[in-house]
Amino acid sequence: MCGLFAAYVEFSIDDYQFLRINPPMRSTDLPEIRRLPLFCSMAAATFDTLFTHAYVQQFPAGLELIRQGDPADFLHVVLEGSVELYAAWSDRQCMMGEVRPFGAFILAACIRDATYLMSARTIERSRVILVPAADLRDAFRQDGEFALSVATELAGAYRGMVRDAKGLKLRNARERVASYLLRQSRLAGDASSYLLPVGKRLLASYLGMTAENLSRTLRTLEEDGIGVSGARVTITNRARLIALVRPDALMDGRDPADIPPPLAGAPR
Amino acid sequence: MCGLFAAYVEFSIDDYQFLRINPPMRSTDLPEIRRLPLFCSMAAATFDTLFTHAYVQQFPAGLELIRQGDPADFLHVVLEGSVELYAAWSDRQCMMGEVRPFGAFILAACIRDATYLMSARTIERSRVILVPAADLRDAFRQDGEFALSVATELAGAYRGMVRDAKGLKLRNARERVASYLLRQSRLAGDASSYLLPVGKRLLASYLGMTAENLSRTLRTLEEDGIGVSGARVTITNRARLIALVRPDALMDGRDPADIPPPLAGAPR
DNA sequence: CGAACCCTTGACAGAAATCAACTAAGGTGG
DNA sequence: CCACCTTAGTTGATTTCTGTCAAGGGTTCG
Repeated sequence: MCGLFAAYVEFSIDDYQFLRINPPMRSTDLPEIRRLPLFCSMAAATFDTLFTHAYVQQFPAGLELIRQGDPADFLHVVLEGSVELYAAWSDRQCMMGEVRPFGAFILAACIRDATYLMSARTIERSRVILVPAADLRDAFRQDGEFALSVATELAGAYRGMVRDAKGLKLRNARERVASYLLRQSRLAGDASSYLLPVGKRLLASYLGMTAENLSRTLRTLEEDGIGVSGARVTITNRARLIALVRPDALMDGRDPADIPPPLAGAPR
Repeated sequence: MCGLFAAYVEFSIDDYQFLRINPPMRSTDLPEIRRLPLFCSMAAATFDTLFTHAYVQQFPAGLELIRQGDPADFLHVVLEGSVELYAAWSDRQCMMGEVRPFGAFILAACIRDATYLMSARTIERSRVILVPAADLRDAFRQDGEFALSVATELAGAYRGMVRDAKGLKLRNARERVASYLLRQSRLAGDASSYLLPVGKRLLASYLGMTAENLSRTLRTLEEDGIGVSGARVTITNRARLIALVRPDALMDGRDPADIPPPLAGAPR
């Protein structure tokens, strides 16, 4: 279903080591982190302890942050930029999800002290919080409010994966493309025109189809209310598109707790 | 991808109401429940409170327990039998998962106080614990150990769904069938012959293909070390099957915490 | 016994992957 | 500035896979 990718990682291990021993934590980072949904409810003492060994890291585009199969060492929370979650097997690979501010990833592996089921790499230059998994589990045991935040985040991740899996099984490729485009419009405030957040090759991989097939599908969707020019998507006939997509809150919606991300878009 | 199902529910709402007001809780139930992984670590007081309004229920085969879109009211834990999780959209439906003793389902919706993303119905006659979602959330806040159990269960459910989604995107239908058959053999203790746990129609739906396609695929798998006669599967050439499947612990494995299910198979 | 139901098989149509070639855009180094 | 390279995206031809429709066999159960 998913073809072979070209090499994506542009930076060597040496670059990575260099970055890690030069953590660009900013003085404004901690207060900002404190307001994130995952950390805003916990006790001040727990927060301070949790972040004694945590640090914020800036990564360039295309860097592999974690590799599937490795033991979970750090919880990652995206502050800026975007991160691709992807899976590989037997010379095939595919995008499994995208994490944007202020989402966490590999939380489940940290909680279970297990190995990663997916790899992650930056799509663009990104700032990420790294919290040691052991400290995370300690904080979880000590702070009930934090435990609730973690469970809520976990439950949200599960439900997101269920939505994706439902889309894969219940809709064909054309319907997945159309529903994705409509969803992105919703995210942009029901805009009739917007820019794709990821490249078409990645998008195809995420939607479980080949890049060629996506390209052709986008062409045929011109008859159903969609215009595409480069990364720009224009909805030319929303009623027609909706009729095709048949949007369903249980597949295309987001949980209320996830929208809006508390303080997400607010300028600091 | 998934065809229309025949009507499956054999019992009316009236039957359901009748069953609910006649809870067949047994005297041996509570001690047994107490040993389940989800409840074995919590404080005795929390356990007692949590189960004042909970009850055990016996359901006949084919009964719809929950319907997607409904608000989460009860956490369900399967004690005996098996339950199918399925999803429906626009006159299509498909099986999303199966829950056997002593797995919980719709935990995520209860934690988030959200609506169900999937429906559930019994595959066979089953006994299920029903715990009010509000009580569950209270217990979660009051008992750190229970919170940890819940988070572990949630994380496990997430990881299971990730494995399924990876299989859907990275493997084609034939590979999914072959890997499923090999996995079932593993579950049966690497048996070279075993019975399918679900009907082929359901299995096809779970694997994201039509029943006709599954039937044909099973035929062609005879060349790769699989023999099927009715519900009986025989592995005629394990080496060849493994070469085809290329098993991967990150897709075909289970988390260590899940095997063996603590006290699962042990006679009481 | 008939009525469902499950499973299978065949024929066919449609969907999607593959292979190959081509264009366009961006970056690099001279 | 340009020649060159890489990469993303597109398009066409072709094969393979998969769903759909139709029909028939076997089983269970009332």
